[in-house]
Amino acid sequence: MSKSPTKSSPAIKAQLIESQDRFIASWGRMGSVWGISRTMAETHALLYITGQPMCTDEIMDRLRVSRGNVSMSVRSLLEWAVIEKVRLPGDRKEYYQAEQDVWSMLRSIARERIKREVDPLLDALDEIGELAPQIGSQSPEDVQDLHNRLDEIRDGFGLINTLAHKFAGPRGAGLQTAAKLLAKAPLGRSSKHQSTSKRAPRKGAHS
Amino acid sequence: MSKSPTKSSPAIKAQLIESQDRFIASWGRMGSVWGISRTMAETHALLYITGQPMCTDEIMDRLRVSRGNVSMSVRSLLEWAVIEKVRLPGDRKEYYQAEQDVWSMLRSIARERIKREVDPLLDALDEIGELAPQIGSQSPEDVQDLHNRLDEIRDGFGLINTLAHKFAGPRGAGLQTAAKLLAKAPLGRSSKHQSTSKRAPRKGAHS
DNA sequence: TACTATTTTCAGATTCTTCTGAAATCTTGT
DNA sequence: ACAAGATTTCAGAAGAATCTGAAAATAGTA
Repeated sequence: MSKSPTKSSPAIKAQLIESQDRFIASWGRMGSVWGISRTMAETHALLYITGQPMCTDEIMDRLRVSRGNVSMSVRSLLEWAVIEKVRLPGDRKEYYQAEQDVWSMLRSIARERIKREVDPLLDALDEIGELAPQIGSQSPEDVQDLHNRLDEIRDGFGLINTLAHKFAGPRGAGLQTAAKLLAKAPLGRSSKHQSTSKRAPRKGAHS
Repeated sequence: MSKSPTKSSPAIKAQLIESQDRFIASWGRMGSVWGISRTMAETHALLYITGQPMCTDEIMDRLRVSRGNVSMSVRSLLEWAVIEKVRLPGDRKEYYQAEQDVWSMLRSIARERIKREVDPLLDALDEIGELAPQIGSQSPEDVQDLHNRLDEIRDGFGLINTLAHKFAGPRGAGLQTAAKLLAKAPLGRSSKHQSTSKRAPRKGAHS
């Protein structure tokens, strides 16, 4: 009787947890960069990387944060739709579980970020365009310039926004495919991080 | 002696400045959301929307911020390559001028954001993958799961990263074109903000 | 219903970021 | 080289975001 594929030695288990913690820390750091709270990102990372449904107390213990903080974070993650509630029979607690499909997760993240980073700007630009001195046949140059610049920005972000919605929208499996195509197309060269995984073939092929 | 296209009445001028200020405020708000300082974003907005080269004191006066703040902001904007230094003959001051091509500007922004938001994560993921317990023929399930999840995330961000580099890279005029094509492709529907409008149904004509 | 486990809320404490202002440094013209 | 003008730097002040903890609200069970 030797190691079975389902039982870890304590040493391996420790390494596993160490790896998870590193992932959680990295994702948390990115969270701050993305303008979401560290705990929110860490909570998501924890649920994603373990794959386990967890309750408030488990999250508190693992991340060493307060109950209130977990409550807030979990609520936001539910809004973002990157985790969901799960009920375990015979237990009164709520459990939370992360979306396990990465592309679905990335789409949710994209959707929320667009909502916060692009939509308000587009609204503002529209409003400014309306309030600005309107262009007549002989408007002063600087008024024309203003409108041109506003329009260019709006068109730029409008295009980005349209694209992003295609990617993030409900029927938005699109870009996952489109991206793969584009990524191969010879538009330019990037230096680092080109690889689509060096690690050996995945196990269960997702459909 | 009626209005010439090059001279603004005081009333128009006031409206113009009001519009610029609104744009500056909006761009500044977005700045905070994007994780750059409000002043940095506002400085950029001011230089872009006026199109004028401006010196430190002019920026200070217009935005009501300190000299040190402007100095820092301008330095970052130069690093991001969205503004450049200009020398006016017969003046000792440095003047700063915004990149006026919107797509070039958007590429610069994208480049910097990738650098801060994606690259560090990919590096971390690589490192974690190496440090984690390696997979043998009969590794415990949870170790396999860890690697699978790490790999999926890395592949997702790797693809995004490759795409983004194509867009943002030096030869990256690419996506501007590709985006337009994709935007038309029937991958899905987006709701609002679809327009690539040229200025037109701006005022009266609702609906 | 009453009782208890669980979650939510939010005022205040803490921590992190950005900004100011003045001294130090650097630049340009004579 | 010097002086006047311009820019950078950075310690501390001001401000913003995040977190805690305990009280209030809610949901589950019997």
